[in-house]
Amino acid sequence: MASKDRIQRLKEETRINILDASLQIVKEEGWQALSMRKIADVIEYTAPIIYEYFSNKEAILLELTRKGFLILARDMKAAKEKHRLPVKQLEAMWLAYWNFAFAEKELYQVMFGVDVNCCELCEIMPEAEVPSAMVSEVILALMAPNKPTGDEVCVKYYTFWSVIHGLISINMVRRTTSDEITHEVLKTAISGIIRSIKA
Amino acid sequence: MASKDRIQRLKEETRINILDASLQIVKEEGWQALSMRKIADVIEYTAPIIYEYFSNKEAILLELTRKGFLILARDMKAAKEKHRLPVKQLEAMWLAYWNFAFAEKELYQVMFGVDVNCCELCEIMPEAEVPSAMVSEVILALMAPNKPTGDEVCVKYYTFWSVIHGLISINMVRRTTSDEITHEVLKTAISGIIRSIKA
DNA sequence: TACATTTGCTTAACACTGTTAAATGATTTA
DNA sequence: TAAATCATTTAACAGTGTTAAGCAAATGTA
Repeated sequence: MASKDRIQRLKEETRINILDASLQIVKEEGWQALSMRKIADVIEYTAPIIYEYFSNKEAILLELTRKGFLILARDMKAAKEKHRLPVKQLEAMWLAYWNFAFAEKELYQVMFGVDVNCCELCEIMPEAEVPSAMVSEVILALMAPNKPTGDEVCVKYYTFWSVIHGLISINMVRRTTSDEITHEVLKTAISGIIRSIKA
Repeated sequence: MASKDRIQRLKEETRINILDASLQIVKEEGWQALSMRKIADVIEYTAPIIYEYFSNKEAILLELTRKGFLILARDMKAAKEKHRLPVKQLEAMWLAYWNFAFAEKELYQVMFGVDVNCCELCEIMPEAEVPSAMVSEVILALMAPNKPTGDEVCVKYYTFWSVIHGLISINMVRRTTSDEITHEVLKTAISGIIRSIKA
């Protein structure tokens, strides 16, 4: 019976509706304001039916986290493919990371930090490893002449991530710093780390 | 009447008790678990009396934030005074910052990030500016020969803060990275930025 | 001392939150 | 047509921050 398929499709649709509604609420009112009943209001159901699609609120946030990592990975991949030199690739990828963080501010917040998304994230969500793997690959290519160990690549990766994530965090909670200064920090930081990688 | 004074002292004591109880709960069960009724339980009162000491829950968190900044400022000051060369002072101060973040993990979390402690923090809490002012001062001393503008000092300060705050954030949500790698990142990052300052 | 007033604190309540179980009503199956 | 399944809602529980009302003891006043 084809009606089974139709119902299946409808189910998938409301699943997506739940995620869309959640993101919409968060964009309008912030993470604090997200509640099951509000989501239900937007999708024009009552709260309990949400539990037929997600086991709990956390699962919704987790799904949005996954969505975020997929977009981030796509953006960084596109940025990488625009260049051939590893140096340029690295630059472009981190700029894409930066742009993603502010273009999808709400997703970035749930991906890193809103609440301590506790530790085992990479284990339960392989998508979360894609961006870091992609960057590490380029770093490795750049360091190849030096025959670096895995740990050495890791150090460089974390240095990159730290400075950029730190800069993003600071800019998200403090809107006080001027954009020029921020961009100056971003540019000098990236090129500084790249210099240290090549050395 | 001296009894007035005694009562005043008792009042101050329970105020401190509230803050201590809050921090204790947070240390044992995390920020999510902190509730007014739990605080009341610990101080052996009922929830409503807390509102005679703090206008709301947010105010308690804000007071803990202030406490955090005071400790941080003290630690960084002590670290600075252990050295005379600006380079060594900078190193020591950021190391003190790092150590504070993990020694007072819960305070650090409420100071930066747990929930978006929104923007106007420096305006309503002058203490929050002390550490940054202290560091900027040393950066300025270090750059003095170059006659830097305020913005140039600011760029260096934010670069420092970003990489270290980023590194801390990452280490708080991901306990996966090894301590050796983390410390390697920390050391190379600090000395790298200092090099870029002197250049 | 007797009454009035203030103080310290608690109980009760409101409007929320996430979540689960029971009830309802429509749709499909036999 | 009767039975069974499904989708959905209502009701409820335990928890949250917060406020208002009440009570009982301490204090001030006559």
